[in-house]
Amino acid sequence: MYLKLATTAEPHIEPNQPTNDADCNPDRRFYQRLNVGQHLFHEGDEAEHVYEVERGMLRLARVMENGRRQIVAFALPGDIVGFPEGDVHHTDCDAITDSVVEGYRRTALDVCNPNPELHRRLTRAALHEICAMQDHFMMLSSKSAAEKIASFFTTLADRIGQPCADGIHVDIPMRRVDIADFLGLTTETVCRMITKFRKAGLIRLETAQKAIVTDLAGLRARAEPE
Amino acid sequence: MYLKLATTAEPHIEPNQPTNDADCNPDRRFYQRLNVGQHLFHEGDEAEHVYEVERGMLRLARVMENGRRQIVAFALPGDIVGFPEGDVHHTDCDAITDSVVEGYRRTALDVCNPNPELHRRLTRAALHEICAMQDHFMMLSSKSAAEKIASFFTTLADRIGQPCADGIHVDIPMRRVDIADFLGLTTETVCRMITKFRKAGLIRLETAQKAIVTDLAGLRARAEPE
DNA sequence: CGCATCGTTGATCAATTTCAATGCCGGTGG
DNA sequence: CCACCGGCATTGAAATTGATCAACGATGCG
Repeated sequence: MYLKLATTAEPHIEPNQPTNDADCNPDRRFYQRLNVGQHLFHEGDEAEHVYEVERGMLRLARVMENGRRQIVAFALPGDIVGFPEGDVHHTDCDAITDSVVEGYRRTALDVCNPNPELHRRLTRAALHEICAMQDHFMMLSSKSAAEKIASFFTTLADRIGQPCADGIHVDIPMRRVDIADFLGLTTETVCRMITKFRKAGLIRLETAQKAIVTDLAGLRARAEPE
Repeated sequence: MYLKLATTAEPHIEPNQPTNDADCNPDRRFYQRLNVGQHLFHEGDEAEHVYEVERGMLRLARVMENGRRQIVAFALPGDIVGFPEGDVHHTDCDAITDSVVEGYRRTALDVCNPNPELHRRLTRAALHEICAMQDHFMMLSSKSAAEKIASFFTTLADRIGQPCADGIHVDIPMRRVDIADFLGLTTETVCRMITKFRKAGLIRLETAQKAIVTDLAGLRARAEPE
């Protein structure tokens, strides 16, 4: 399982450990592999790096003292995670599936040198993040449960859907409670909405983690009101 | 009214217009005055500048096609607004009270030169913004109406409260519907919660826009569950 | 095979929205 | 100067959504 995911084509993949400094290429970037459940960083950790997801899926979460939890984002390949506040990570981040991330020294965020191109890319990513989070505000505060689940599925289909015979195959590696904590619902409500869309013929479930979106347009129509 | 707000102490204050390029100081920053209701920028506008609020209060909003609106933030002095996505603003921004902002060329976000200090500050502000928005996720998705309103008031008291004889005087220049759209509630619920806290002796209203927080600790206790 | 965890469904309950009416206040024009 | 008007705030009653509580089913792992 572990080996299946790794490919020899990737340079600098270290088993679960960042490359030590001496081995770094000039930009000091490195690859890191994460198994399911492994943490990339915790809330409060000193932020040494920011990461780009190469493969897999990560979960960014915040927990309140009283235990209430908010999933801030699910990070997919191409996403950048680990933007610090001050010098500290302000979310937990762990792997939902076996994953590979590319790490950049956190200082690449602060200063142009030695790699202005990277600096620029990270800055853009941070701005993009702000915009994406504003979208999620709409999701959280002005959508019904059905709209939230419909949006969630269309987004997933758009980003990681695989066209197949009878629609779009979508892997749902996160658990129902993660979806709930991401959307501001309960697991029960998530289930009920999924069942509802299933009975309405918009999706089909092979297993709880494997769905086929059979009517993407219908799903999209339910993602927005009116 | 207009004149009352302006002070001769501020350099470069232009009446509702950015200074033209020829007049710019080396960093190309300038001051701009906004009257109540005036827009600083609209969603979709080319993002020429980012702004730091000097005085007053701004409202950042997003509107969906169907008319549902999300207040993304209320910006107070010291806050930076106008972070673009790509090269475009992705919120509307207008003044809730007469305000003054300082504008920086948007390129200060992208490149270190000519002012690395400013670039760094803006970058930090963007990262801070990401963190603040994650806090707001918690607010939107896992707090009750009472907790939301209590949090809102304590934040307001902390940021713009004026100690006075019987507590902390807090101006509430935004309308109830703005508060509602910020917190993901309806105006009616906002009113009811305010009334509830009023009857509980935590706050007092001089007018709908002027409150006195008489029991900040009590309010704080209701901002978090348990 | 049995246990633990996760997912699903049903019934009830509570919180918030919705709908409706009234109050309040500032501005405007007679 | 005062009465009216319009927008905003507030309150009440009914309706609805989603949460909670409880049980059961499925799945995977030791």
